[in-house]
Amino acid sequence: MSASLPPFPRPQEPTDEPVLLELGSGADEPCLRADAARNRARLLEAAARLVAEHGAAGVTMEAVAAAASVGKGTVFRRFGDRTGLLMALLDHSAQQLQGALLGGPPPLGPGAPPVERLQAFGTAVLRQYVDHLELQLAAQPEPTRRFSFPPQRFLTGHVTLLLRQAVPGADAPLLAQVLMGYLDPALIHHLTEECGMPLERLEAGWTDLVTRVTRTELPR
Amino acid sequence: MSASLPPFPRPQEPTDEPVLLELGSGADEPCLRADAARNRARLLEAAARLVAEHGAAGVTMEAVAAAASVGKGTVFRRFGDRTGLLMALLDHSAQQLQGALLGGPPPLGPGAPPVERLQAFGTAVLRQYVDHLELQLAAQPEPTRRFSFPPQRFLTGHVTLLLRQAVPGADAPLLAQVLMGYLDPALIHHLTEECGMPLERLEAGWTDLVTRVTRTELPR
DNA sequence: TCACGATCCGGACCGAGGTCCGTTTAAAGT
DNA sequence: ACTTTAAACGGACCTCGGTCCGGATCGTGA
Repeated sequence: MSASLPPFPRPQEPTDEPVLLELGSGADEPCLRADAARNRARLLEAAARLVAEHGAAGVTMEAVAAAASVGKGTVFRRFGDRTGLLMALLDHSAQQLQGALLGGPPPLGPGAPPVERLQAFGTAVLRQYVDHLELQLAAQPEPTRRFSFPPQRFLTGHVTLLLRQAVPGADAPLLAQVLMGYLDPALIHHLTEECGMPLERLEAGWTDLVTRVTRTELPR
Repeated sequence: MSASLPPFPRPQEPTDEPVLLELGSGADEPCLRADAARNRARLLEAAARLVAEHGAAGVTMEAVAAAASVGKGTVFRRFGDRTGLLMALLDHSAQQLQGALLGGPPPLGPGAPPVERLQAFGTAVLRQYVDHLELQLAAQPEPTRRFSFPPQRFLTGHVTLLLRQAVPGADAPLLAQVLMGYLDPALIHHLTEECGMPLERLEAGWTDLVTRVTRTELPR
């Protein structure tokens, strides 16, 4: 196995507890060598251009390498694999969302009651995914790793926390997965593009789902 | 585009309405030529053997072809792509489940109240996926097509129907997607294998989820 | 029985992701 | 400035899914 690189240091510890502090891939960059940093920037720019010109499907690792005047190996060294490269392209907006969740103004950030924060969370994520939908889809890792990727873990952890507050008796981690499942890019794509549902309907669905799930009075 | 073959005649019409009658891929097989049928059987047998010996990852299209003493092209002609082959391996149990849902004894089949049928549905699917989990995972199509594949559409349609009866006021198709999301093989794998949750917890989670979602009294 | 056409077969071929390893180079130490 | 070394580079190479098309085969109608 090649030691690859840091961007997404495979989690390893399979806990379902929130990892609130590691901001996705934002913290411990080992400070690249000058040429490496330059090439990284070049590659991201080239990739973005390719997306704009030929869509996400046109982002071939070789094409990116060529467009950045760089060897193919360099792309893999820097980003690990295709998914890593695509995720890096989305990293900025992901960081922004994480910031808003942790320290932004209510109701997204701290300060509002948990159920309201959940409502806001859903519509925020929904909207972020709907822009960049194609990229978001293409950046999806293989099914097995989907739930282990830092961004996903962060969001799920956040929801878990809010759920614990909102509905103390429930199995929060499990319910969190349910809510996150509604926000799966592939599902959003299916509902909007293939079933033709308007975004408003999805948002209403989220609202309804959250209120149903957070009802505290148990069955009967 | 190669016309490929019937096994999964790409849906084309993006409706969210249930397609209750087409039993997955079971009905309209065009009756293969003798040699084709023989090769199909050989291929399935070979694939099953490879799964047993080397796991799903060992099921290479070339390996299957070789093990069945058949050309590679033949595999693709018959099954369309890797996913198609793997799905064919799971077809039997899928058909069985569909039969039980449509005509089996309650509470899985008709006759029980919808909420009870939903409960039974979840545990049945959960169990079916947990056996064959590796295969189920490997057979997963690329994200974009996941929701369009006949078996998935059938199950989702079934749930939609039950939800319409159980909770008339709600957006049944959307809620159905939520419930089906809980039964995503990748999620099941993550929770059981990586988080170490026992199956009982997942089943309890399903029960809880269904009761929460089907509560009719609206918020306040 | 024979001929003919639709169907099927096989494996060469292609593209893309991912790996390997000999070479180059930034940058820290002397 | 010179040495040293860990890091980065580049592109040949491998694997595997998927396509193509000339040739073999089945089954049908005469």
